[in-house]
Amino acid sequence: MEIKPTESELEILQVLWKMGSATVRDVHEELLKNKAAGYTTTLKLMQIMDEKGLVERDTTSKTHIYKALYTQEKAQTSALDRILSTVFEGSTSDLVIQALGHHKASKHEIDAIKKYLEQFGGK
Amino acid sequence: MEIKPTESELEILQVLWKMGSATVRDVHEELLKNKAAGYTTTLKLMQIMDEKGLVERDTTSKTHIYKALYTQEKAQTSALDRILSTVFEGSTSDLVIQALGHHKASKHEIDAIKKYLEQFGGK
DNA sequence: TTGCATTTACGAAATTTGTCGTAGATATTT
DNA sequence: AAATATCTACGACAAATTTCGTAAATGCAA
Repeated sequence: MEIKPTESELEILQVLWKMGSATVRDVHEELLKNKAAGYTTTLKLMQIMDEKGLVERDTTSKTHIYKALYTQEKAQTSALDRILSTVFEGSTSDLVIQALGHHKASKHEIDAIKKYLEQFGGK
Repeated sequence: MEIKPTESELEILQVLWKMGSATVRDVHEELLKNKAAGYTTTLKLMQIMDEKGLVERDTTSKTHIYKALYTQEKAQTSALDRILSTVFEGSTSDLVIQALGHHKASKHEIDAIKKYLEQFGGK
């Protein structure tokens, strides 16, 4: 079963990933930094995310505490899978080279990648 | 101005990228291989894409000929930008390493990447 | 030329996603 | 305790996207 967070849901997940666990209020305040939105909008979205299983919540107190169930790594893998098949024709090397070319990586990042490659690619 | 193809539009673009130029019928037949859809649905989508400037069409004959204006490379850059900021916190190296880890690249692909890295990263 | 098939144009319904208002419950303050 | 504030639940609206039916135009075949 392929669960795919919508754009708004992804914004909320980003906050949860950063904060670990948070209330609707916490998430909402964070979202406000980027764009206007009503409190109940955020609430409703998070309730739906709970139904979908993207998050879980502790409802023992009046103010519920949310945590992400859909992990950042899952989102990364899923996002890569998707763009790999939709715009890169399945070519990982094309993707990697594009990423390195258009988004200048720092020397430090490049070294990290080289190191990674040697470790398992073994010239 | 940020033009972002919808999911359905992206499916159509994929066909156009592959075929170069194509009629609505061509595209539709191709889409049918993956999922059911009505002919006029595809037609309507492609008309909208024309209005948006995602494609252009030659209307001299009765049967119009479509070409993609939104290039595959543009889609690649845009897709990378998006997931980089939404799920990779801007870290290109994380993205690259994830890509190499989860989607086993062939030896050939790995060599291509190594070559690319040396060329501009200079050991 | 008459009829049949294909295509475009266009309006409208259906779906999905995001937005918000209101009501009721629970907590906090005075 | 009363007033005030905060929170959840929920229904309904709005906007964006997708789907399709119908009509008119064009081309092809009998």
